[in-house]
Amino acid sequence: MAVDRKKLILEAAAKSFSMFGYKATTMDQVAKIANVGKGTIYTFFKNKEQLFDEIITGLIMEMKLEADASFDPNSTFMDNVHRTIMRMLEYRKEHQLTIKLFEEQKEMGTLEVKEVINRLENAILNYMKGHVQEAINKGEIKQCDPELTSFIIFKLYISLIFDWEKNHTPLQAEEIALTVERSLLEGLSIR
Amino acid sequence: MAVDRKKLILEAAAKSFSMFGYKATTMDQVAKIANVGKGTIYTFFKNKEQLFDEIITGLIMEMKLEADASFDPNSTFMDNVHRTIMRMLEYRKEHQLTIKLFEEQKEMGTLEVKEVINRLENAILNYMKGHVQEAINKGEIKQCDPELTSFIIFKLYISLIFDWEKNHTPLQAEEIALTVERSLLEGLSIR
DNA sequence: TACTGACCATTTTGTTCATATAGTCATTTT
DNA sequence: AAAATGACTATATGAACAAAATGGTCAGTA
Repeated sequence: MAVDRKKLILEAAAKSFSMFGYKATTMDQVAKIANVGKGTIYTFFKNKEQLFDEIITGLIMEMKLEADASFDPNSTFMDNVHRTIMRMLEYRKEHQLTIKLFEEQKEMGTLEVKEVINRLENAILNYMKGHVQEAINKGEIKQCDPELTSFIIFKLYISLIFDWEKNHTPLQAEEIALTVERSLLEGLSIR
Repeated sequence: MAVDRKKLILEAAAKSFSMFGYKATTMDQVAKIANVGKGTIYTFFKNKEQLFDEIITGLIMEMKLEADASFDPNSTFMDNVHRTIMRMLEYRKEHQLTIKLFEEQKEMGTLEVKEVINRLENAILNYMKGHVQEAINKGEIKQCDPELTSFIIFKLYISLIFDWEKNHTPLQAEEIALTVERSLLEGLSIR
């Protein structure tokens, strides 16, 4: 084959979604950037949403690789959680696509974007679940429901990073680590 | 005095806000229900928002009384937190005004309603802060920042009650209590 | 056979205009 | 004189309609 048209389309769409978001990206636009007839897009993708989904699938895979890369087998469970979540946050800030998507969710509430962000969140939770289970097996943390525990850890981080600063001065990465360590890992009770 | 016009207006407004929400309540409406000329409202309240604010102030005071009433000096700190948060949830479900308000926030995103809900949340956090400080003083929980700790406890409850059920079967009150106890109070580390 | 872009049915956006509403203030009531 | 009122005004809202844009199709082309 001369050119991989599917790849061209995926790249064009990723570019356009990154620049304009989901709603403001038109299929004509994508076709033009990809140097492809509009109809061609529909030979590879059922519709706009599926095209979007495939791009997000790629994004999730890439983030998984990043997460795996930031894992340090010599660190404690909580250190790994902290480092990886902070890495994911960095990733989000470095990539135009994620920036644009969270913007669009916030100010337009586009349904498809909401769904995609939900998918991303579930991917993270699922990934964490595996590591929580591992930590339990290794005896690093006590017996607990891995799904519920991942959920709690994740929500705690989100709250500390994004919600706390709505009414207070933002917490530094180290303050966050310390707070999670003291409240969630050690617990509030007196030992 | 023959009639307390300010009280009449407050009652009328509370009724209308409860029935129709903030946006859909008109000042003409309030004047009519209160049997008062519209201009009279503006002799007691600077504008619609301030009228709304005064009603919310009353709501917060009432909730505070409910919270105080549910406090049991013989119970543990966490038991009191749990019982009181659950009581506040009940209160929210029993009062048309709070129901309507959260509805309006969700489906219309009215700015004034957002602000008011934020005020309510801050009142709760502030109230909790006092009790956290007390628990520290009594040696019930370990030394920690009362503001940050209240925030964490509150957010954890909100997550477990409202967010968990977006993708899972809702947790029962007792499961929530147990989860908070095990994760936040005791901590995830092995003792 | 793979690809294309003119075409169509729907949605979205822009515009106009009548209605509704928050807030004012001259007048009336007490 | 003080308190209360409701007609009045400037602005905001939204209904109704028209125009433009857009997702998706399919007959035709290379």
